[in-house]
Amino acid sequence: MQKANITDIAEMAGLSITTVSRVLNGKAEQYRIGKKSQQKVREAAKKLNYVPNHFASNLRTGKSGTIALIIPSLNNPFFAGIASEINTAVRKFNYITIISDSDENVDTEKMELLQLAARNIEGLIIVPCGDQWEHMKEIQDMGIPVICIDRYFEDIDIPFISTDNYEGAFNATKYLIERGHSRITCIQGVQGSTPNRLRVKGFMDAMKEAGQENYIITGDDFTFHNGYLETKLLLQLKERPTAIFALSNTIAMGCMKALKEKNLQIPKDISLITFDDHPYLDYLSTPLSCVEQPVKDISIMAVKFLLSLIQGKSIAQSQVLLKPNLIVRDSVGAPAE
Amino acid sequence: MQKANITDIAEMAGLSITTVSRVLNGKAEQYRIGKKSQQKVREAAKKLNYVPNHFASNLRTGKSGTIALIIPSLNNPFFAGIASEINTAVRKFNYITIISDSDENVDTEKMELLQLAARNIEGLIIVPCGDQWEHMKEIQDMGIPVICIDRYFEDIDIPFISTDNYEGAFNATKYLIERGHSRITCIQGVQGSTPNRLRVKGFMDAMKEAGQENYIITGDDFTFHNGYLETKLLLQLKERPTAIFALSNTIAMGCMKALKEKNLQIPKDISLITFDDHPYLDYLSTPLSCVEQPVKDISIMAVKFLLSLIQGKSIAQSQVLLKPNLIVRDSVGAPAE
DNA sequence: AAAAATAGAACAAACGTTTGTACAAGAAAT
DNA sequence: ATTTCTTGTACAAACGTTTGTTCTATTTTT
Repeated sequence: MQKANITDIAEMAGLSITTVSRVLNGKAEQYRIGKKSQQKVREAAKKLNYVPNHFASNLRTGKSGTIALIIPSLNNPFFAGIASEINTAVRKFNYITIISDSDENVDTEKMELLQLAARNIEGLIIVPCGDQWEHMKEIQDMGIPVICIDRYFEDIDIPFISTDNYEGAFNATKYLIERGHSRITCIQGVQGSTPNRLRVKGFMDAMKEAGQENYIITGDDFTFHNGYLETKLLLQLKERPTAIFALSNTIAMGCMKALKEKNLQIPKDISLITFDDHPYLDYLSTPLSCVEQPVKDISIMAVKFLLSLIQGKSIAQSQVLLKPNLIVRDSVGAPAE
Repeated sequence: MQKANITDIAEMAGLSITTVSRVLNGKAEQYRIGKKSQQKVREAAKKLNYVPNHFASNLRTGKSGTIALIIPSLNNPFFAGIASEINTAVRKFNYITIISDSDENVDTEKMELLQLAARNIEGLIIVPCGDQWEHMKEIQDMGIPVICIDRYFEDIDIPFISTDNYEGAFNATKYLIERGHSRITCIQGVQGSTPNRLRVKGFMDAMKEAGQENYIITGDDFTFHNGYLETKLLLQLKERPTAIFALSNTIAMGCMKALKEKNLQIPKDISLITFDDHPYLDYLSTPLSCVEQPVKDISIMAVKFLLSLIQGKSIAQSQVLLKPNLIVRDSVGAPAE
């Protein structure tokens, strides 16, 4: 049984393809198609197992019913979570998502964007992986709405939804200080990225507010490897930090590996707190305290936002920061001395 | 700057759209297009920033350059890993992947398949979430190649690539037995699914071979919740098992939660081994031993396989089982008595 | 010098929709 | 008995490609 098309239905129903199309698109009333005709069309469609050809309709209408999501890595549970949420949210609007991972590589990101553009995506949600935004601006200038989530750019008019990274970092740092820590090291991610800058700023401000100048900021990537290496280096210092603030869960995992190799216990020997939550964190040797980002809210807002833009509505507020949530587990203790 | 089309290029180059199309599709030689003409076309295309309209070409050719991947849940790191691998593998062939998660729900799975069919996917890679296969057979009968990975069906002629679940379970069980365990409980997943059946069989055979009849098989779902509940129940028994074999990483996490709530230590109080590996497993309170599935190999094979089928090549062997790998960490010890 | 072969490029149909507009037939108004 | 509405439906163009076929020069052969 070959795929039936609108013409087959028209023949079976004894009507024109115009009529069929209008009935199937819910424009029957608008074009005053008779009840019996509607009935005939629907029956024929069912009988023929009709599935509309998206390509044809998209070619005609210019609407693809597709949005793209680019994230740095599906293997990172934090982004996988975002992808999952967005996927389901988008589907509710009868759109479909094409997910791409840029592998934390700006060039890959650019290439993928080009490929996606060729597929007539109607909108783009992206967690940019670098500090470049020109290619995203280009897409936007083509009339395709773009929304950044998680990571974003401050001075460009690309809408974004993210966590209030400053507040998250500030609170986490304050929490460390309140538990008595003063020698705290912050292992950061990509320095050019806004979230990283804000997290670092939150960290520094909290330290300064407490009159602590005894801090180190190091690292340069949101990766396992960066966390591992920097921690290794830290542990060489004659005066080790008593606490580490990792600016992502990947970094934190790297830390943990390095700590484990040195047989250091958390929080007995050293305290650790991180950005990003994940179910697994609760089952680690020491359940990890963290700054939880409102992933679900971000995802849902982003989708609603994007679809509004696609429908040509302008949105009231195009730059949104949602409050993070400090989850206290067992990885922060009193400073070891 | 509006999107340029083939006609714009033709005008700029002073040639017909036919010629332009042929040059751009690499059919210049075949149709003996002159070198200068080719040059002109290419220059114009570059100058106009031409991006071909996939819809139009797909409408014409019937080829969408798209394959679909349906997995039970993106939130499960095991499947996220598969998705990531497949995504990148597919991209190398200039195809694109639409990822859907069925949320472990057969009805969702069916609905998504329908939606995807309407998008003219050229092939489907699926980790089926239930024990129904009719909808997949339908797709296949429409001439769209289908490949099951991880989970599959034995008696249907849908090609599959998976782990040798029997061997994996057999070896893991044998490993437990060798460490001295005899009272072992296996917490299984969806009973109707082939991998589950084979894992259970591997478990039972290993037990029988060792002359152990003192085992329990329980559970009915590859979920966190199932693992949690079943473990809770197990711990009520007057004669607790000394080891648990969880048939998925989600189940294992549920186990761990239940064990933790009872303040039981792994492996001191009870041993645990599981199917599926994940980086996090190495950082748990007790690094978890597991049966690692060759995710990358499965993914790459599936993609190559699928693309062969799409190109109309028949494939030599359509049912492949790859060897699993037992990763020994610290979660299995001598039985507590 | 005429015929044949070759190289190079264009015509036009087709893919399956959507949609502005036109048309036909009956009902209502004159 | 005409004209004017209304109701219901169909025509045909358009979306941007691809591709089988045809056409026109130019070159080669006879």
